Amino acid sequence: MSHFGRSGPPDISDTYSLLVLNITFRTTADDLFPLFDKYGKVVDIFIPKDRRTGDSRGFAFVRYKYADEASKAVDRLDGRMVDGREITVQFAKYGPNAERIHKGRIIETSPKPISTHRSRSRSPRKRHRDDYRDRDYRRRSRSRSYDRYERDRYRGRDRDYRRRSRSHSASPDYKSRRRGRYDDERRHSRSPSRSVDSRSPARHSPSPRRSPSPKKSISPRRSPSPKKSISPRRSPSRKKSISPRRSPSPRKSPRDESPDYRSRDGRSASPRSVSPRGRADSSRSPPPRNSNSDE
DNA sequence: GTTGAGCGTT
Repeated sequence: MSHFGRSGPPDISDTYSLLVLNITFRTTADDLFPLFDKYGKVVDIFIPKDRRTGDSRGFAFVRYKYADEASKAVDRLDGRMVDGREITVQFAKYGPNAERIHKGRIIETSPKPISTHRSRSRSPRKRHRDDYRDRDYRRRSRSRSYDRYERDRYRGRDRDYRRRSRSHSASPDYKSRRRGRYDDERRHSRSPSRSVDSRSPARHSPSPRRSPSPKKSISPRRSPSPKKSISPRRSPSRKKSISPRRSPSPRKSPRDESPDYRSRDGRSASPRSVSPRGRADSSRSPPPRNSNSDE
């Protein structure tokens, strides 16, 4: 009975699924079983695993036989330290018992519903269960499993995923990604400019706006003190190649510079992103004039 | 050796 990962779900006639979050990536069902089984009859424990690596995704589903036991487990195990990690136990949204749960609260067979007066101290980041009723919390769930999975498989094959992407408008969620490690991953596969398609000729010139030598920008009449070095970016009008709003330190890569570095500079805090309104590419993306039909 | 903020399989 220690092995839960058998073929498919067991007899799920009257089971209540609990979602266990924040578990370590190495926590297995066998590790959770004794914990949850203490508070009730655990029917099954399922831990979704990554399709690629096969590792656990960091959450598990525990099926209880009775709702009251499940409720008790939620109340008792939620916020409990497991494997050095504070797990989060709550009722799952989907499952055979989903219809019996009303907004995260059990309607029947529940002597003491998940009252909100759980005096158990837990992490502050813990969100209220009531958030589920709105389902609006998904606004942040841009990718929970298939997103990164599909993207990964595409990455491994080819960049063709962009080609098919034009069939329908680009995914709005794709550009708003701000994950930590994922950001790093996609940055490699993602081109700096999406217009760098085969349609455009070799555009990657050796940086025409690349500022020559800062010393060259010295203006004879501008510098009263020849012994004093002139600030490179202080060039008045001599340098037309450089962009005035460009980063002050062209030698440093934008991603290499630390956030505090910009802060130190002063007013560089303003993001050099596109338009503040969102993605009005009108400034850099002129309307299709004549040719360049995407068909 | 690792991330994380997350709802599921035969």
